[in-house]
Amino acid sequence: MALEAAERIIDEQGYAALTARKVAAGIGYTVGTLYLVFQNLDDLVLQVNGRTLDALHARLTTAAEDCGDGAACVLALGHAYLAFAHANRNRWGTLFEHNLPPGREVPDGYRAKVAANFELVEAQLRQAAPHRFPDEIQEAARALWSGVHGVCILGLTERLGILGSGTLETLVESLVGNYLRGFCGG
Amino acid sequence: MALEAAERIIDEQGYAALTARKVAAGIGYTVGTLYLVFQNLDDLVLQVNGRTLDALHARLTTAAEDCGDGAACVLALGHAYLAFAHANRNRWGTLFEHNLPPGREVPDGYRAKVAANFELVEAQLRQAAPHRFPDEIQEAARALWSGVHGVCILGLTERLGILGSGTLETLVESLVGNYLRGFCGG
DNA sequence: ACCTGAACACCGTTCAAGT
DNA sequence: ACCTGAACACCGTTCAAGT
Repeated sequence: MALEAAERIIDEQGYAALTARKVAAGIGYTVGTLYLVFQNLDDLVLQVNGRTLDALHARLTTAAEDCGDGAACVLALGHAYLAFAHANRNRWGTLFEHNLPPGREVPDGYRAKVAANFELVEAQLRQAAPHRFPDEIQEAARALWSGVHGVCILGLTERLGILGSGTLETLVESLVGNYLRGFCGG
Repeated sequence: MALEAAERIIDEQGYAALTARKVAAGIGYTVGTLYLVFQNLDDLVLQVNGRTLDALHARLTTAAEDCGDGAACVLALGHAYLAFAHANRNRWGTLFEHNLPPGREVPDGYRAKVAANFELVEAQLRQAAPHRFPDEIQEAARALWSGVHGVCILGLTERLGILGSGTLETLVESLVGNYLRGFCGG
């Protein structure tokens, strides 16, 4: 499968090194053949990213089991996201390094996968703050997701002047912990 | 100046469209000439990004004047960052879309510019939470900066299913407000 | 029906040669 | 001293031609 060859290249060399010719060589074919299966490279990457989102969803789902009360589960989701990003550095990075060309829209199936991941956070937030209205829950999920994502992206691309990922764990805890203290208490 | 030509291309067409030949044409020279002035394209982009960081620092500095107490100033910084990213969409995006090739290290001057921006947040946090230790201040600055950055990046690349930037403003408020309630109160 | 291989219009980078 | 222009080894994408 071409997608697996692409994932191997991404894992080993990063998204920037992904090339139609390399993918073709990885499955023992010629470049032209790729274009019989995929519209273009963007299409291929979109499918790789879809698989990454599925894998993330699976990891987050197991992280949300047996984690105690709602607040602890939200924190567990944050840690799980960081762990996933760290363990699958390049594949996770591809989710954000790949930009669609100006005209193209994100396909609906892709949107749905993103929404499914969001939903996991919202479900735990409802438990953590049962007195909040649905739109407040949605806003908090977006804020927390963005915040944890920001820690991952700045941390893993070494833009915080932080080395290991141990300190990133404490940053996630700080962010989620203080936010929830404000959100659940307020 | 080649840097200005590069910035014009980035502003108009985005970082992905930046090309050595386009920059050269923009200043009325041939490709080869660029390589007499810059080591390579990465070097050029790094210098563009340095200028962007300077411009951001200037905007954040003015935002931190006349903003009331510390907590209000931290929020003002968050809003200013979002406003800068929104107003200079492509130039800000280049800060993060540009990845150094595997071997290269970020130059010290660049690191210093990043640190200067961080320092602005830490200064306001010290005012907002005078009872906190320096390493707690530093951690909070990193968490908040990452969080606000996450809102910007997910919001401006349309990965939150949010349209205008009005809603992003409220997300920044939610993130900073709730975090500070936890951080200053705790 | 499936795949190739060469072509096209691009890249970043280098460097002899021109003025 | 400064710049050019052609070259090299790559890109993504297309498509006649082969089997």
